[in-house]
Amino acid sequence: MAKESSLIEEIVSLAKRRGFVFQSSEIYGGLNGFFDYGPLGVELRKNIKDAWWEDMVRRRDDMVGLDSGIIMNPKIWEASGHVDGFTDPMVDCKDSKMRYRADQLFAAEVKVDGASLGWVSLLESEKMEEEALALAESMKRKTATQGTLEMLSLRPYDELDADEQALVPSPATGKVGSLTPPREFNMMFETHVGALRDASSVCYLRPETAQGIFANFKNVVDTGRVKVPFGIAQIGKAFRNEITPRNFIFRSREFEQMEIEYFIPPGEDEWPKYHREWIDVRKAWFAGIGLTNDFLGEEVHPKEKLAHYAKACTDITFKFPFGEHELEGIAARGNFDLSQHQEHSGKNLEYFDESLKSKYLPHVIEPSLGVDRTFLAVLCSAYLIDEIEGEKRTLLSFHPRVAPVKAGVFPLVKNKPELVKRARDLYQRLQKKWNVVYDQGGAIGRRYRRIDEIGVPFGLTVDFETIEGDGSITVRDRDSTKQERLSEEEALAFLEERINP
RNA sequence: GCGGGCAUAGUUUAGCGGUAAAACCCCAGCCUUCCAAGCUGGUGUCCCCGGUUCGAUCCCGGGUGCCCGCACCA
Repeated sequence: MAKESSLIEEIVSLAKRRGFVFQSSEIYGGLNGFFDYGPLGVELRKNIKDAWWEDMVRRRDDMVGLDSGIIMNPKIWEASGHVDGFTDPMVDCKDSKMRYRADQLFAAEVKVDGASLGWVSLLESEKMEEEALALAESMKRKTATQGTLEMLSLRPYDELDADEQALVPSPATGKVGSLTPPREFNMMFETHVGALRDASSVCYLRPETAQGIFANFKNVVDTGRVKVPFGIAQIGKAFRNEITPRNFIFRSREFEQMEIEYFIPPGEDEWPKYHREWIDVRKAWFAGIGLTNDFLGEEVHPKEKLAHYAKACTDITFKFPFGEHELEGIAARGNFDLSQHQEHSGKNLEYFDESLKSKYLPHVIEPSLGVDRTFLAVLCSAYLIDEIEGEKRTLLSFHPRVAPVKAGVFPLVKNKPELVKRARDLYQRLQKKWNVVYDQGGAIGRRYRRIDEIGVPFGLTVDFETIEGDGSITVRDRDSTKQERLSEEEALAFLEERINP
């Protein structure tokens, strides 16, 4: 465990040292749950997003893209259930450290002939009336009170006034005074639109990009020449006021999602095959951008833990140094979202299926993942320490497709102007196609190690053979450190093939 | 939110109630014909705000951030 936690620390430290990820607002002491991406980080993120967009949208016939706003009409979040679902007040027991949802914690005053003996508390359940009665009778016995127990009136904790809440014992310990007042855990960030700040101006920063897709479903169907089954994809920032952001960029309060809503015909025999198909497509994609296969897993949500509208949900997981966690959730959501929006907006969102000659609200498969989590998984997969001739070497073995820098271009030595000139010409040629770096400082080996640490897959070196011999250059492979001589044209084709598979 | 630990250069760490140090990295130059060679030079508000003190990076309080555990994660 200690070893594992130091691994993530090494990765975090490398990420900062080489300009991948910085803590947000660092010069002001930081801001919990927010991160900034540096020069290399922004390239890696862009490459991940581009690879996803390319593979999920452009290279498929059944997908179109969308870019909806971060702030939308707040009614969208009422329809989606986020306004209610995100505001559960929570109660903590200071002694037992248990946390309860205030609306699931019930309490009643125990009275005998009008005199109060105190309160009893318990968690919501079907049998809570009987259990509460048993607790009350036990209390009556313990205090040796004579008389008639009055009817108990169980009420949720959040509906009691503050004086009453102070009398309620913790369900865990039975002691009075250890429960905190209910506290709101509002996961949606609020803001105000317009100059006046009042209740009517409240808007939310989206907690997911998906609802922008549902809200535009009719627009896309009316204008996009799409036929079910088809999908709408979107990449964009989302915001959640997480209670406890943890694990570096794994759970942050501002993050970026890549989401697909894949619309399919209704019917219980339809969704399972599409669901399975998407799990396979997505897993293959992760492996394709260089995630270590052994670190990828699947986790099926048990039925009782599913949200009420979901038919199934399978997570694609990744074994991070701090544990195995969700990378992407692939949910079968039925037609919950479209039917909610149809109801709340009053607009007919039904799709006319020409092959079936009928109208329906399509069901949906939702593959949804975080750019930042993928970024971290790419980083963790790539981070390696090996040994070259007895020397320790740190490298990031990024797949060439996502590598922030594709190639380093070097003159073998810098005090020979012809070598420098030739290398700079090559650099400028490559620069028009890819993000590449030029470096002439120090010994060649040092420059190789330097690009290894930022995950540059190829090093191209101009030497005396290049300017005096056959014109070939040395192409050095990051992972094997093997070199081969290629003509400039061969080298370009070699790179192209590996960077854009 | 709770409990515990931590906070010194870009990184990893040393150190001290009296104007802060090493290694590596980075930048410039010299040298260098393929894997972190060498030489010279350069780069530091000891997380923030208070308090104690003649004097605080060090002691005390509060805050912020990070790590671990618990809880939470529609």
